[in-house]
Amino acid sequence: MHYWLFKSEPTCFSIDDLSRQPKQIMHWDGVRNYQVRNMMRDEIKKGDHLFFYHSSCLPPGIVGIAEVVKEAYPDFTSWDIQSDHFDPKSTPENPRWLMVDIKLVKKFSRLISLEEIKHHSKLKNMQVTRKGNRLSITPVTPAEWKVIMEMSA
DNA sequence: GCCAACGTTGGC
DNA sequence: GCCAACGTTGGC
Repeated sequence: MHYWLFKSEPTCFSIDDLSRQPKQIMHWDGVRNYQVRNMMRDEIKKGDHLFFYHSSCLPPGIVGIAEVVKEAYPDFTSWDIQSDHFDPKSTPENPRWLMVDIKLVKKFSRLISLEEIKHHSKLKNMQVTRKGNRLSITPVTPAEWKVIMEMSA
């Protein structure tokens, strides 16, 4: 099992939005970056766990955990002309973009802020702390997972 | 709103 | 295949 960190802007889709979905499951659509798409295609498996991270808000940070319940399949918003994520080069016959389904596991009782993560000696190297890291999904090591789980308790 | 980082595009 | 221009992300 692998661990990940998924970023979302809470004004767009927050952990509370996830908790209100039927069965608390949502498809993770809108990825339009090849590195992230390939990660979903090749590495993100059913049963993997992820930190749900709120970005572009104050304060940014980890707000809970979710689980992958469906592996990569075509992102149907890519050929929906109404969608903000419409891509004319992607079609149902030849889909260019992928998504996975995630299910809420738990919302943390408090937010673990980026500030806190940056200052923790064991989390300093987490990809999310690095300047210019703009990937919406990044891998998390088991050691990092454990530390954050302890902080959230 | 600013700006750094960096991916993508397109002319050559 | 290079690289400048441009767009997007996301912290601050």
